[in-house]
Amino acid sequence: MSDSAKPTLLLVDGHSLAFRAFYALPVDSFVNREGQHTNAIHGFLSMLILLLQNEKPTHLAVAFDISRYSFRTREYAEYKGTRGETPPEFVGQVPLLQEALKAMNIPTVTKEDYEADDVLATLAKRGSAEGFRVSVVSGDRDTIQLVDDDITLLYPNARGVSELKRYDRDAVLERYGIEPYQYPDVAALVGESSDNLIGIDKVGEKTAVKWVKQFGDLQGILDHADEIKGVVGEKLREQKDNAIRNRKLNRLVTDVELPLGPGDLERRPIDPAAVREIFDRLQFRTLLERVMKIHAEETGGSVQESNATVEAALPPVHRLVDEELAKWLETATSGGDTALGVVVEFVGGAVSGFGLAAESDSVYVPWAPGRPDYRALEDWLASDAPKYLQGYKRQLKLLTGTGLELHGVVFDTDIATWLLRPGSKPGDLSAQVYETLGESLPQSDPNQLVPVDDEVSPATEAWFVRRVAEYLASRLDATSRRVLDDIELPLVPVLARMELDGVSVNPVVLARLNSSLGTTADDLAQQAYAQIGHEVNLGSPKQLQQVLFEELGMPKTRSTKTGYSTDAASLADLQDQLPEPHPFLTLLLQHRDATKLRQIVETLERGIGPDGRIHTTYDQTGTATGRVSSNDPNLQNIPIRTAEGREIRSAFEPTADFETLLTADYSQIEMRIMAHLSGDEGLITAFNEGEDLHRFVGSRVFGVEPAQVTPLMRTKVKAMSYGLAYGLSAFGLSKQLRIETAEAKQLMADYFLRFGAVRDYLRNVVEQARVDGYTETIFGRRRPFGDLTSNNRVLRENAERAALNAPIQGSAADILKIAMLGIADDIVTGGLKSRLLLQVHDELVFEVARGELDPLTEIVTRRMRGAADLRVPLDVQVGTGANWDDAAH
DNA sequence: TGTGTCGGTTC
DNA sequence: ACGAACCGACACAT
Repeated sequence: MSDSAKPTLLLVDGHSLAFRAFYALPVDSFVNREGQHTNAIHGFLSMLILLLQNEKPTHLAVAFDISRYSFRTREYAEYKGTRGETPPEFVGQVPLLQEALKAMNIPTVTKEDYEADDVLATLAKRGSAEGFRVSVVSGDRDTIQLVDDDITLLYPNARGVSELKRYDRDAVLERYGIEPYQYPDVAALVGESSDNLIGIDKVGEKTAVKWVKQFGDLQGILDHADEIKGVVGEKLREQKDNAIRNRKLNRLVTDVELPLGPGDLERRPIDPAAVREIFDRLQFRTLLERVMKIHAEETGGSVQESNATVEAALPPVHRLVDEELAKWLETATSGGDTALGVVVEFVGGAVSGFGLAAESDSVYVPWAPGRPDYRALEDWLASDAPKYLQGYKRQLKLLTGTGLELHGVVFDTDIATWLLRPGSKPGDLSAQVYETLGESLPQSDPNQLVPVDDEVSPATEAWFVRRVAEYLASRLDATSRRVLDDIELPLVPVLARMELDGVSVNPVVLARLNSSLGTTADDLAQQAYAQIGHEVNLGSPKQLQQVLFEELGMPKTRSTKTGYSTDAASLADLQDQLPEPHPFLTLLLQHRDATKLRQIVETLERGIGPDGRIHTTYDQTGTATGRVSSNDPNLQNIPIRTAEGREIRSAFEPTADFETLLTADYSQIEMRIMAHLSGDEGLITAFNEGEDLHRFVGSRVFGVEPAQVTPLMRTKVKAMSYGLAYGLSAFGLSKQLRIETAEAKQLMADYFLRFGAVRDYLRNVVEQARVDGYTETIFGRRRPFGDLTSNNRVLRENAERAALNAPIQGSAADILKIAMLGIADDIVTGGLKSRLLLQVHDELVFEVARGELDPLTEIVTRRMRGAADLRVPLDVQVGTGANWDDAAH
């Protein structure tokens, strides 16, 4: 029988592959709506699906361990004893995986007192005896011993389970230089740390392989142990018992008694309903499609059924206008109390219709400007009648542009999704429907010739928006709900207004900057080329590495994934190490500065709209802490540090009708929040005395009078203070201040000696978050953390720093948002024409209408100072000027 | 054309 | 190895 005609038996080690998958995939990216981690299941199943497609097994089984204990642990209690606790995120994944396998009709095999590998070994040997071509998939190296002409091992590489290396006899020979059956002899000599099997000292793979080749097997080696010279020979003779024990334990059992034989493992069709159920629960949408596709191919059926169940439940879509519409609105909202889902339909930026949906009824309303028959709808939209939306800000902006009003929005599914899981993006409606309801939003078939007819009606979308909103509302705890109602939803129209208004920039200033920076950059580049004798792309880290570390032979810097770092800090370090500064490095850094600034200028120039203004977009759901972010273009990272950078700020000007720009920012808001939250008497005094904070802190830390605090002392405590909220380490502090780690340590110790409550607070935040699973800001904004209990030190420590930062950064974000709401209110009620243009985390920028400087200043300072009632005052600095730079203080 | 890495800007 | 972001250039895969 030729190989291709043989039946193929695929045998998978469930635990070892699931565990590999667990470490290969990010834990946080795979959490279903019940909070169950699913990364191991996902990794395992996607690997299995690939195997089904590539190996096309006719027979298949997955083996699992029953417990950590087996005859091996009875024989040697320390076996696998180095393995730590199972990571909490892994817990629960194996039973779910087994459930998924069951739905896919894939047999799972276990055996009391044996390990999965023994089961695999038994099935593999029996399979090859019965004429199967066998593939064993395992992450345990011991399974190499099974490889022969009929049995192949598929072994995951370091990158995880997405790629498997195929070990047939030749591959084992090539990799290890020995026959597969000899591998356990080598392993016994070398030891296997993951199994807690200690080998012979000084014997590594090379030595072991040499001996095995020379003497045949372990027994042969031990028989000739006296002939082996040197230290290794001595060690072998001293520790031969280790090797004998290891060899006994690493021999896989090939005659385990099993209820099933290879012949019983024939592949059977999946149970589609059960598969859909469990995959839905796991929220594996893509994997579900792949499994269904394979199923369809194999059974010759179609994939059609996958959407049918959902579509059947959809309510009918009515097309209504005029009195009929008015009547429907009256009934569907029970006279105005019941919230409807609302979706605004746009074609090319213009409103073309509305989808409205109640619990079991949905309506599509076509819309065109200036027609009287939609009055009922327009009135309803402008009324306070409750509405559920998805993407409130975007739709509000478009409606405002059309001259339509929208009020009464009581829910935005984007924002709610984000409040529940601020670490990840909410996704589009389709994603939200899937994640909350586990259903598929009917979608137009991209292969359809006339896709327009097939598009899901805005009415149907509105129906889903409403259902998603109801579901999310039920999941929001009271505190998150308050953040939604009191802060986030009211903020939407404020941000929308800022985006629509935009900010005026002077194109002449930018053009002049662009040109002069361009000349400077070119000039610097030419000088840099002259230093090394040839041209090079100064913007290419790769080419720079070539020049710096090979041509110029400079000492290696911090290594990155693709080589050695060429960032500014590394280059500064290099410069310090060299006997004298290298002109190329200096020129390179200057060139970087110039091109960076020019790049920013060009981005801004590209961002100027036809109205001469830049309209950024604020992302209200883009951060994990509660801040808003700005993009396209980002106006929250316009340079300020250097004089040249500030020139860019000077291009931001008030519009002709306005008098001046006004900036208002909180000074040291994060430190003030820390003072409030920690209750540290020293810090609270510092802020209440109103003296320069860093001078005050410096005087306490260094034990001198405030007047005696030198600039250097001030710099040091300032860096320390700012670093506190970031989980700064002595190492990080030393790096930043370019001082010895020991000095940084001492500085931290001195600091905490005086401000110990701060340290206690920071520790406590992390501990509390470990218990609760989330952190909370002063106003109740929560951020979940899973990794605080991770066994992975890097993950855990990253989470700890993020957790101690979140309440501080998040509370600051809350406070500025609340101030914005108050200011927006007061501007309206005061009838002011001045307007808020920009928000930069702790700063607001306004355009001041003529004659309004005094009332606006009063409003802004009062609202910002009064945004929160803390144990320390909130200090607000205000400045005005003819441009953003001048307005800074 | 899309994606990941690096480097740099802000608060 | 200091928290939160956005973005462009480059390099490389598709």
